[in-house]
Amino acid sequence: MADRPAERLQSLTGMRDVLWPESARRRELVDRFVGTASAAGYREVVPPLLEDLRVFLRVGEATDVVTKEMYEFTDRDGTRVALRPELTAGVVRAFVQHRPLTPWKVFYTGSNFRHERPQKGRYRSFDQVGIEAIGSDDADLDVEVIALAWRFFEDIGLTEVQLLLNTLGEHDDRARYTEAVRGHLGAHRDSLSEAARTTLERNPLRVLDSRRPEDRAAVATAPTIAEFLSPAASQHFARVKEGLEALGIPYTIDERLVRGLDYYRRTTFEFAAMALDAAQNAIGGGGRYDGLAESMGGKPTDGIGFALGVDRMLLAADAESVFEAPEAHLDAFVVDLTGGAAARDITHELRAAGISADRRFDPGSMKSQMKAADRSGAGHAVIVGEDELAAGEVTVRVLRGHSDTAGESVQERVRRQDLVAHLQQRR
RNA sequence: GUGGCCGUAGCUCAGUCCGGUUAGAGCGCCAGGUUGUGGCCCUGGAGGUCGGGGGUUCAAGUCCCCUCGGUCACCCCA
Repeated sequence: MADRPAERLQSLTGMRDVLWPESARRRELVDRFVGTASAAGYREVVPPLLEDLRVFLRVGEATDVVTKEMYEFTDRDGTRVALRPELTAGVVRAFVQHRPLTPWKVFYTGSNFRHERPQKGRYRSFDQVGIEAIGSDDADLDVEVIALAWRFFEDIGLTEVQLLLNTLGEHDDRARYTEAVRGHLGAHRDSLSEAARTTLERNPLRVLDSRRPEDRAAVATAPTIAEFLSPAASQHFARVKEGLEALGIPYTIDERLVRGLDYYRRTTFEFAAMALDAAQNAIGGGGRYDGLAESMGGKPTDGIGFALGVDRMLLAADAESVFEAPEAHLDAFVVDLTGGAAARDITHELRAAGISADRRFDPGSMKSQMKAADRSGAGHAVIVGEDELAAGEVTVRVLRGHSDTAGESVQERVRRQDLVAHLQQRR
């Protein structure tokens, strides 16, 4: 067989690698979210990536997410399973399974999978951060959940975010409203786009947020949810709005806001990044899902939560020129001109003392090592030459951006055994 | 799933319309200038299956077909 170079393998469509420094931004974003959620009493839950297919079917059999976009397959033992397309279903399943004390306030971070055609801000594997609060129908909880997302956007510096708010009413309200919409759109069937006519069959409410121009007229004259709300649902919604106003969180009522998953009841909301001109400008969304726990075999339990898209928040941050990638940083970079043993030992010693340190392998000339030191973002170069080695010393040189005297280089000899203390002091 | 646009060095791109000697630039990388001192500057260098396959031709990065990938929009959604 002739030698032929192996095919260069690459990531799957819609899946990508996140390399530094972008990875550092993501890490920072997720860490900040964990801080925000924890500080409000939410505790982490880590559901599995793979679930019994039925967990997700409960999310809504009429939704594209479930019917067309799921990575599902039959496991070796014949079980029908799926990679999670979102996190709420798994979290509610966990709630039903473990019966924790309520209200169960949890946060999560992790990847989801949807087999869609990728585009800007939409990948087949995408990360979300989110929270769920299960076991209370207090409207103030709706307010807390929304406020927490709002706080988080402020924390990472996003300012051009619009909160879109709506209510879908109680289960029965939603059902009656759905029928009314079906009736109305059915009467205007001829003017609807073909896609809308298909959608109308299985999920009339979804037609309401169609972007197609042909559908606009019929949608504009469609009945609104307001007239179908029960007194209880109206009151709940009023309290949510009142709470948001009290906290100074601006919102826009959007009666067309239906959201893609079938389980939503009462409060629904979405966060739109106004700085993004891309089609995918929703950076997060959520709502109440009273009834979901019941559908998974649990007792009827109210819940509310949101999920925020990590990629889209970062795109929005780019558009607003905020939340930039942190620069590389190290306390010290060890430059060894004596063969490498000193670098090996000093680097190890510094790290053990809690001082961040790196060095160059296959070290090359001093110049090349100094360049590497500069690139590493290190505050100091710890230089070991034959002189220093013989004297039991090292040279500590202050590098760019850490020098007190602008432009002037500063360096001094330090006894080897004083190096750790010296660097700790300079930090 | 449907449609438009695009694949040339690690990155950003020129060259493709009108086929023609060793395929270029900037940035980055490496080395030297500075035999123990980074950044700035100067000089030099390495680095390319021109996405892949097939076809037309004396000759293909350039033309044709297929295919893979990317991107944007629709759909849908974070």
